[in-house]
Amino acid sequence: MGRTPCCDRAAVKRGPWSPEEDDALRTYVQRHGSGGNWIAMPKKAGLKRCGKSCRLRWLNYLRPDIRHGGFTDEEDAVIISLYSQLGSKWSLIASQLEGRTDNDVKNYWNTKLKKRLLAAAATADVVSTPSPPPILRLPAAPFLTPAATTTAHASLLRFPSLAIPTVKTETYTCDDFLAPAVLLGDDPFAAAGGSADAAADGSTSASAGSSASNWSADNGGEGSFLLDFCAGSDLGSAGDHLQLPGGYYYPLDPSLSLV
DNA sequence: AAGAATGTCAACCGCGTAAGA
DNA sequence: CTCTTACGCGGTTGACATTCT
Repeated sequence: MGRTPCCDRAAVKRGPWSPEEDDALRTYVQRHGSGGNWIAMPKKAGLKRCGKSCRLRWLNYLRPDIRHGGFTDEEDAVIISLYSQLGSKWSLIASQLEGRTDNDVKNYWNTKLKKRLLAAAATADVVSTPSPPPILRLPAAPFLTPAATTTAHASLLRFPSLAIPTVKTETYTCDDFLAPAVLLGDDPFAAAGGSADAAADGSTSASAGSSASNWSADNGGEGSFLLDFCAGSDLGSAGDHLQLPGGYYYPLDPSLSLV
């Protein structure tokens, strides 16, 4: 037994909107607003559309303050940074970017930004070790403290105070972390010498145990950091971020944090 | 030039939840 | 308090465009 549909699918038009429909919706909303009831609105506007469809069309396409495409480097950096902290909270991320919709940001991330990061990650060095898993070189994070990152956000975001969620967990992978690259400007990964965030194959993992002191790192040189999850010098940890020489990495999955 | 593969993005689906009856 | 309704969100789909072979 499925969920009751929000409208009679046989009675409503689906698929792409015609210019006439756009006009009807735009005119109605600009004159009357949605009336606080999207379900009833299509009928009032003379549209044979589901209310949900009307709402989506208005919010994602017809709204006058919408901007499509042409994401700037600054916006890229904000999206990357916020995704690293919030995960796929697209509406939240979009709310930080003037004129962007959650759908737009989501599509942009899934079709372009993510691929760009993964492609960059593929160029990252993978160093074999006698005993697997292999050790991945993470890119250098900008030399930013969390405080500096917050300051950076303040200059770019509409609502700068965003809490970084923290949930204790014991196992991490390279994929779980992303540097807060918000201040790099041109190319968020330029400072990584062409490499990008953690590799995406998920093959490298580490058990953090009960203390961040189990984490270790070596400086891989040339703008990269070699994370050695097995042994080595201790890392610093401030609960919500992993401190490496030269930068701070935040959990990519917001459900994770350092213990 | 044509077909296949891949990329892009608008639109849909269904779940979670807030609000009101 | 419970139930119903509508909204908002994130994930997914599918049509169209573009690039590749």
